[in-house]
Amino acid sequence: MNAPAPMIRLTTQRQIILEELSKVKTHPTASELYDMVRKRLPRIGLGTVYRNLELMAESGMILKLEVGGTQKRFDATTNEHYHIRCSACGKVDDIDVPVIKELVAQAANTTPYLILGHHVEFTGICSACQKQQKMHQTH
Amino acid sequence: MNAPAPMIRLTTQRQIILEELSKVKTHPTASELYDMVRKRLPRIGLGTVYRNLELMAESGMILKLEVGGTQKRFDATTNEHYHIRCSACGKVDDIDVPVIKELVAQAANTTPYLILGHHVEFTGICSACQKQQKMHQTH
DNA sequence: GTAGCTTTTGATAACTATTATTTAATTAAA
DNA sequence: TTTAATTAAATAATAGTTATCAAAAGCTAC
Repeated sequence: MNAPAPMIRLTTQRQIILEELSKVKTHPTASELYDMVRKRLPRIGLGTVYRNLELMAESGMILKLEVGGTQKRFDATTNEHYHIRCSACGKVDDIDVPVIKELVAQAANTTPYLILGHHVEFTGICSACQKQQKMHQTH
Repeated sequence: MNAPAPMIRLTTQRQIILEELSKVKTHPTASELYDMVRKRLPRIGLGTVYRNLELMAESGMILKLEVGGTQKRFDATTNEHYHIRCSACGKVDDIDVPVIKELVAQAANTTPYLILGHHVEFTGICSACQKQQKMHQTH
């Protein structure tokens, strides 16, 4: 039904991008990843990082997160899970709340859309930002 | 605890932006809204639309949606509900699935974040895009 | 191996969405 | 009604991402 899975060659750049993304539990933006990768591959271009993240997401190797905020974020873990985003600093973490499989079926009953999936995103303040806020309060 | 609610004057521009946003069930982007408003207020600037959407969101009159996709979207209905976004055209609609209040409590148990809220976003293909896809299949 | 083709890269330019700045117009208030 | 504050429109600036292109790297068939 979909286009035939386009084979993607694992170049040095792609491998290192993938390795660095897999190392972290957070969900870095393209430019955060660029900084991480550059430590091992100083001459890599930002465009290469963007291009390959996009390609790897298309081929299903990684996940492009459709979360709020201004920047796109990427995730090496492709099994379903939910996220929480810090309203203060924008950081995104996994959250260990069980995935609600019934939601999709429920939704299918009330919409003409052909449903493909769902995602739950919590918003909150991360520990680091909570500390900072407390410091600013006690002037 | 928060900053004192900053009074916001209801100028002609603001009123019309609010009216146009209230008219539609979809959740327009700033520039979609700009086009709608311009029919009634041809000399309004795009910046004015952005500025006032931001202000109205801050003052709680409307909702700024933190959904996926590249553009921000706005919603005149401020009571809690979930959304569905078309993967093909990016359109966002309300979806009539009951809000799961327990989710926030559940999440609070498993994360150091101070939880502020949550949102469920479904992805799918809207009716219009489904029709288009069918047309392209029958070559 | 190496000539010829394809893919990918790095550098850079272009683009899209949004925010900031500035000057003028409106509005409220004294 | 002058005076100060708010807001608007026009425009410039910025952030994040995508597109373009020449050069480099990787294959494939001799």
